[in-house]
Amino acid sequence: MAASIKEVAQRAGVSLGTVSNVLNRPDIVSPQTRKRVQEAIEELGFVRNDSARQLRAGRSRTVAIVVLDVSNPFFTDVVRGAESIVEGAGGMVVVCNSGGDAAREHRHLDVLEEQRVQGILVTPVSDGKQPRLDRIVTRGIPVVLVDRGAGLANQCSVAVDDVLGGRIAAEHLAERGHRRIAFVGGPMALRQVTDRRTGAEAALAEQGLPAPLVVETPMLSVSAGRQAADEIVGLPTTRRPTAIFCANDLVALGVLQALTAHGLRVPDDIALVGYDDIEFAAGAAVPLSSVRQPREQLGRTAAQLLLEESTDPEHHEHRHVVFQPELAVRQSSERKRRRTR
Amino acid sequence: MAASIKEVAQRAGVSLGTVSNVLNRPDIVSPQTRKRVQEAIEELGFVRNDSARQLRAGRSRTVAIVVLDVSNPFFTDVVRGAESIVEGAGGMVVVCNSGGDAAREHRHLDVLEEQRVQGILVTPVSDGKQPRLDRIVTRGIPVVLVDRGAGLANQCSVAVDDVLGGRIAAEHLAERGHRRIAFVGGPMALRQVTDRRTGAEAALAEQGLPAPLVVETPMLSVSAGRQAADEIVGLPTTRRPTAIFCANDLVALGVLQALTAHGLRVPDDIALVGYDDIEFAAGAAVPLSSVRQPREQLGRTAAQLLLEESTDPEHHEHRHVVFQPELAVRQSSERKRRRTR
DNA sequence: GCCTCTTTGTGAAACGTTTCATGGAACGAA
DNA sequence: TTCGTTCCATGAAACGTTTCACAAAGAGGC
Repeated sequence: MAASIKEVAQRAGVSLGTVSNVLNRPDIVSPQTRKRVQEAIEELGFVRNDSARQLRAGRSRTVAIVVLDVSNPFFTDVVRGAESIVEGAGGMVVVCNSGGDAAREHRHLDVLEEQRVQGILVTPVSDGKQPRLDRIVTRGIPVVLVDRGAGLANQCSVAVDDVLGGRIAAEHLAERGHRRIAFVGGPMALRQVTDRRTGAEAALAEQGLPAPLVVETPMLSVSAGRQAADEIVGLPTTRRPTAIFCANDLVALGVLQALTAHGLRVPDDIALVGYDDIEFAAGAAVPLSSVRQPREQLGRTAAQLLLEESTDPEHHEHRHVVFQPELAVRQSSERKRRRTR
Repeated sequence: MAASIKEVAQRAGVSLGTVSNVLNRPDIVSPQTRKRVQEAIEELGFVRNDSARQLRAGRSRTVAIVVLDVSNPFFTDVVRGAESIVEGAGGMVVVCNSGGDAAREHRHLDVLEEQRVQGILVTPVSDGKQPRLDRIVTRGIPVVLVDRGAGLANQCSVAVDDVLGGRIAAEHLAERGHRRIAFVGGPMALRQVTDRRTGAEAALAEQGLPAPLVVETPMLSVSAGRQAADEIVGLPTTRRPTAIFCANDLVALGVLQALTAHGLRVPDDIALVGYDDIEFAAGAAVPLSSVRQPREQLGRTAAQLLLEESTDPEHHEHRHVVFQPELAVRQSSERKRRRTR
C-alpha cells in the first residue's frame, strides 16, 4: 500500500541510495536527478517510514512528557512550554497521562523505553528514589524531573520553590492581620503539599503566630476542597480560622464554593489564598489570590536541559533549576477597601 | 548500549528465533528454554526495540489524537475517554496539539503519517473538505473526525448535535420569559459556533421571538467573552438583551466577569447560558447554566470506531454517531425563587 | 524395526531506511 | 594523451525484529 524508497527509485530510474540522498542531503545530488526523484515521490505519494529511519538511526526525535493529570492547567502549561522548545528544535512532543497512578506511569515508561524516545520529562507519581527512572537513565535515555526530586544526582530537574511559595502566602495573610490560619491540602505524600505547608508554618512561627490548623485532603481537587471546607465550617466560631491557604487552586475553588454555600463571605469572614494561579482563579466567584508559578517557563527550561543532555551527553552536567513563585493578590484575600490598584 | 535479541540468544545459548518466540508466543517453547531465555533477558536488561518491531509489523499500536487545544477541558475529557478504550485494547494514545493553527496541524499529521500510527482521531482546524485527511485515509490509516464534519463519506465521525444544543439553550431562556436574547461567540468559521447559533435562532423563530443580537468574537476564550460583554453593556438599556447565550463556557465566564465588573447582576439583570459544562462552570461567580456534552463518551466512541475500522477494514462501514446534549440548569439562568434543587 | 505425528528449535528472509566505500564520467591541466 | 580532481550515482551492509519453512528428536502405533 505505502510506497517505499525502492519503488521511488525504480520509477525515477535511479538507485535506492540516491533517493535517500535527495531526502537527506539534497545538495549533493545533481539538479536534474533531484527533480526526477522529487517528481516520483510526488506521483507515488511517498511518505518516509519513520520506524525504519529510527531503527537505522538508533534513536528518535520524540520527547515524551509524562504528567500527573492532563486536565490540570498546571501541566497543560508546562506541556506548552516544552512543546515550544522541542518543536523549535525539529522534534515532537508526546504527552502521556499517568493520572497519578503508579501502574499507569510504569506502563507508559515501558512503552517509551521500547520506543527509544529521545528523552523523558516526568513528574513521577511518587517521590523519593526512583529505581525505574534510574534504569532508564542508565540505558542512555535522558530524564528530567519536573517539579520533583530536586537534588538527585543522575538527572536534571526543574522545580519551583514551594517552601518559598508557602512562606509568601502565609506572610501575606499574616500581614493582613490574620492570626488563625488554616492549611488545606493533601495527601501529605506529595512533596509539593508538604513543602508549601512547611513554608507557611515557618513563616507563621517567625511572626510569632500559632501553627496553622491543617486539614488534609485525599487529593487536590475541587470536591476535596469542598469537603475540607465543610469540615472547617463545622468548627466553633472561636476556633474557626479567619484565613485559609490551599495547596492548590482547585482545592481553593472548592473551598470557596462550600464557604459561599454555607453563607460565609470571602474575604470578609474568611480570606483565601490558592496556589498555581490557574486561568480560572481570576474568574472565580471571588477572584482568587494565588501563588503563581512560572509554568510555561518550567516546561521550556526542562525541555532545554533535556535537549542539551541529549545532544552532548559527554559534557553534560546535571543541573537543578529552581524558580521563584510570586503572589497574585486578588479580592479573596483583600478587604474591599484595600483592593489593589 | 541497549541489548538486542541476538545477545540475549547468545547468552541463553539458543537461537534468535527462539527468543522471539519466548517474547511473542511463550506457549510454544518448552518450560526450561523459556526460563533460560527469561533469565538472560533479566540479566541483560533487554528491552524490545519498538522501531524494529513496527518496521517488521508494518503498523503501530499507537493511536494519535490531534486536538485544537490541550488546555481546553472539553478536549482533555475527550482524550481521557479515548485513552480508556485504547489502553484497554493494549494500545497507547499520543496527544498532539494543533492549537487551532493549520500549519501545526499539518506538521503533526505529517509526522503521524511517517510514524504509521494505527489511526488518528482529529478535530481539524478548518471545516469542509479535507484533502489532507483524505490522503491519509487512502494510505490505509483510519481517521475518525471528532466533533466535526459529520456526513463525510470516507471516514467515521462522532459529534454532538450542536444545533439541538443551541435550540435547547434558547428554548430554556424563552421559557423563562426572556425576549431580547443575545448570542455571543465566534469565529463563525467554526461549525460548532454557527450550529449553536442556528439552533438558537430556529427555536426563537418558532416561538415568534425576534432574532438574537449576535456578537461575534474572534475566538472562544475568557478574554474574548469579556470584550463582547463590554460591547453589550454599552448598549442603551432598551436594546440591551436580558439574556445571553454563549457559544462556550470560557466565553460565558468572560461575559460573567465583565457583567459583574460593570455592576450588572446575573441572572437578575442578565441571564446567562454557556456551553460545554466544564468543571469550572459550576464553580463560577454565579454557577453557570450550561449545555452539557457527553465528552468522555465522545472520546470513547471515537476510539471504538477507530479500533473497529483498524481491526477489520474490509467489513467496516463508516458511521456517524451523533450524541444529544442536555442542559444543566444552574443559577445563572434562574431567578432565585425558582432555584432547582 | 519402521513409519508417522508431534513437539521444539533453527536459520534465513524480509521490513524500509541510512551510510559508506567504491566506481565512473567529465573536465581541466600538463 | 594521460593524470589528477571533482562531482554524482551505485550497491551492499547494517539496524533489530518477526515469521516461516524446515529439521531434529522423541513418542507412539503397528
